[in-house]
Amino acid sequence: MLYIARQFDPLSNEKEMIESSIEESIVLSIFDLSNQLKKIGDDVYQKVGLTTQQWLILLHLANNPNLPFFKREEHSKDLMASELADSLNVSRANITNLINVLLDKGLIRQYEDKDDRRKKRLKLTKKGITLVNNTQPSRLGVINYLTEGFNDAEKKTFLRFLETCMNKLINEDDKIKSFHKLLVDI
Amino acid sequence: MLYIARQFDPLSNEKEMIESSIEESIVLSIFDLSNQLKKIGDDVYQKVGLTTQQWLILLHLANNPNLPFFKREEHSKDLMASELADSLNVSRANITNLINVLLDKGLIRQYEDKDDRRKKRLKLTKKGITLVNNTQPSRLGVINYLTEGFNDAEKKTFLRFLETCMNKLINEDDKIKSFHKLLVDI
DNA sequence: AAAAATAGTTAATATTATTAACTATTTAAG
DNA sequence: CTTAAATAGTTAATAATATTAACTATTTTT
Repeated sequence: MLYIARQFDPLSNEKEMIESSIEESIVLSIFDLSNQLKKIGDDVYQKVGLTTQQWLILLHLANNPNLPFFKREEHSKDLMASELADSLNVSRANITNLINVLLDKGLIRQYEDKDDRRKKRLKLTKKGITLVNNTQPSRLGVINYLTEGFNDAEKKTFLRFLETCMNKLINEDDKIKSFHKLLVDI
Repeated sequence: MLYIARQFDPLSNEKEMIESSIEESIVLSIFDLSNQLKKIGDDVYQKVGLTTQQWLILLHLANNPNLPFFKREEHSKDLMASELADSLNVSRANITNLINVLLDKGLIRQYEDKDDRRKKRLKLTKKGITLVNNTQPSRLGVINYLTEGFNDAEKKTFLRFLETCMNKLINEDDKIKSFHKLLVDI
């Protein structure tokens, strides 16, 4: 059980407990939209025998400049597993599994870093490059269809919004966690 | 293997294969942000012994008006499992499991619909209502922090963008699927 | 009255992910 | 310069999250 300084009376009218809020609507919509997009992605990528996560790895190795990861930091060398784990926000062990699938399918290859023998760097094979290129029109078709009807200024506002939120989440982690402390166990 | 009318030469320069595009940046950022938010949510909700999915069910049963589901359609009666499955975009079997956990914890209760005996409707218990109310300040704290620094017009543009995308995904499913047909097996 | 659709459940299983323990290597500290 | 700490990757065991298929019960449609 929990206790916090209370904003609402829990015994009040059970129906309209929660207020309309544009901010909460935004956050819940982002969740919902991402979910839907993932489902659509899964449908497409399973036609080529991949999951959305595996697909995202290919996009990283294709140096897709639209990935938030590449906007956050420059990468001159080929990526390694731990960087993918960072970007996808999952464990390294999980990345190992995903990579093994892609290696088996001959879509990527792995080579040892000469300067640091702990590291293994990843690269698309020709087959992997072809796959990325061949699926690109379908991907961009959906994306452009979704975003059409908005002008450039609106799209920029939108992207700035997303990136500002991300920065807050990543750089001001402490601040976010301080909100959680509003939850105190009894 | 796949074949499509080719946009890029797969043998060309391996580095800058993919162009910068604000539209693709938006979609990839939405993914990323949703991911981060989910991780944060998982951290908070696991303190109260719930997963993000279970939490979302509670938000539905609290009739949170900010949920996209309630913006899409009015609901006068209490929700049933299949409606939750619709909203969360998962199978009914999955919802059964999630609901059983919440029933065990005494956060929700289930009653049979008098008019249609196939249906079981769901309701928060007092304990469930208290939990929702007690966690609300923490949730809203994070949400308001994330969205501060943008004015109301920008927030509205942003929300309209998200909702327009969702509508396209839901109502114009055929159109989306037609893009996938750009992928043709050899 | 029969057939189809809807709601929910169960069982078996797939997937996706995690943690913990381990090796190998590099970097930092005393 | 040698020990301790940090980093990269892997493996094994397991948790969580989800799915499909088959089933019952009920309602709706034809």
